[in-house]
Amino acid sequence: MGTASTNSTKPAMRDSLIAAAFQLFLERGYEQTTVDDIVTLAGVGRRSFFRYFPSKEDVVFPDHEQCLADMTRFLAASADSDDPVVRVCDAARLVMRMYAENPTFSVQRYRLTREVTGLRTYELSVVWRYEKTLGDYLRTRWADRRDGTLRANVVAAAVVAAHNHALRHWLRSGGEGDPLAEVDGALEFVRATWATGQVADAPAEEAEDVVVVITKRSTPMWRVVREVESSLGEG
Amino acid sequence: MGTASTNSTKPAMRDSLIAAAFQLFLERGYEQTTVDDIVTLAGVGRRSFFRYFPSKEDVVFPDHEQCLADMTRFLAASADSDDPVVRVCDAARLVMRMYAENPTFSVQRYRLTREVTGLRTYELSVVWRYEKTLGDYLRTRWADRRDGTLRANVVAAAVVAAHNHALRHWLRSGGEGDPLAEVDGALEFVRATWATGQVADAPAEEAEDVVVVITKRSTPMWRVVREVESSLGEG
DNA sequence: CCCGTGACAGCACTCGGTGTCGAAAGTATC
DNA sequence: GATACTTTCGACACCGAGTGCTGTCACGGG
Repeated sequence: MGTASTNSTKPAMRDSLIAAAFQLFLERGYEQTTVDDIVTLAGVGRRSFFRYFPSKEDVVFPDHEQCLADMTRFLAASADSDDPVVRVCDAARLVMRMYAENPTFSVQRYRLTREVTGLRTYELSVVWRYEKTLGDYLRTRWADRRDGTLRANVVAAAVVAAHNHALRHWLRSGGEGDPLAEVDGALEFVRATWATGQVADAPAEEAEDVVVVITKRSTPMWRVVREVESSLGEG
Repeated sequence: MGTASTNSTKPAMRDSLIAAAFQLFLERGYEQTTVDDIVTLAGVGRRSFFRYFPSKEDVVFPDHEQCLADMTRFLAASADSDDPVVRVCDAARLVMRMYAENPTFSVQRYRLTREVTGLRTYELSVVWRYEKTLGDYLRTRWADRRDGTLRANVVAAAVVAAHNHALRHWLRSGGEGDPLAEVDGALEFVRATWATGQVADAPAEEAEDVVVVITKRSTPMWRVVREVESSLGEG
């Protein structure tokens, strides 16, 4: 048997580097902390830091690589019967779930990325990879569709924006409340405008007023929407 | 009087640095070119490079700072009667116009940013500033609206995505065709789904078939759109 | 017991970026 | 036209991130 930590001995140094790094980042700031400071506090050699993290910024986002792989696998496991928009919304929920697993850690990291320009830029590149993954999936699903790639890019961007909207709101609140519920509300906004397929959750149809729209075929769709919305009292 | 170049003497060094940098970037690649190589070719001191460009990456995007300022001024000069979505679409056109001014330069830069990770990350941060500018504008315009900030973030992301879709397509083609027309088509896709206000350019209304839609008030808007679209033969 | 393999520390080096100082060139004032 | 002030540039020194290399130690199989 030996110690039960035999399997977790390998990432032990990685975890201690993350702990040492965040301890120093929070007490002196990111740019005021050198890699030498981190490895000295962790009691390891400088070269070992770059063995586990390709750059100093990577230690701030230690789990995004895994999450990106999870999202890729999730999308690859899709069925053709799935609504693509619903699918990418569910994929975005995976990211929110990762943030929600460690609220205090996520909030601390959020404070850092808000202040340090280099970290914000790095986070942007991570977000871009998520968006690209979603866009690639939608592109293949809409390969036959006219303007399929344009639609894929726009919807992927919209999903990411909605997700980030809910995420930042939750992080700004200090990790209070249910982030999954917030992202659901934001993604519903996207799904309501872009989903093309079957309704997943049709509420009980209660009889109500009827709206009649009469328009020419040449009228642009957005104009129809505007008329209906205003007639419904949408503000 | 003196020489007529009195006013253009100041950015002379800046331009020569850009020229020297791109010459070396194109013949040996970005990462294989050091700042010392650039200043040696330009015949100036090393310190002067960082006087004109805060980082090595900035020399690749010499005009984005100006374009961002133009966009900010353009949005600040908006009238309340303008449709916000139409306004941000026009703002996005400003960026495309900047790219279209120097097609060969834009294409060369595109090739670089595709290959070099660091440049792509830098470009992401630039795009993020554009998106933030658009989002800030929409946020103030929709301050009273329910879900105004969410809508602002999503629409800003959609506009940027549509713009980049047209831009990349034009750049991949080597700068052939009319990029302004391409971005108009892509932005029309966004405007059609998000614009809320008056029509800016109503084409001559030719009598055509009439579509009649009857629906309940409780029916979600996207379902109405789907029905109308399919009845119009949208694939 | 020996040898191969892999993880680690230490060192040296490159390169991007900054602070500082001194020289030179331009400009205003007398 | 000479002097004092200001701006601009070049040169040097320095810091920190990131990489390549070497030696060493531990482990595991022959």
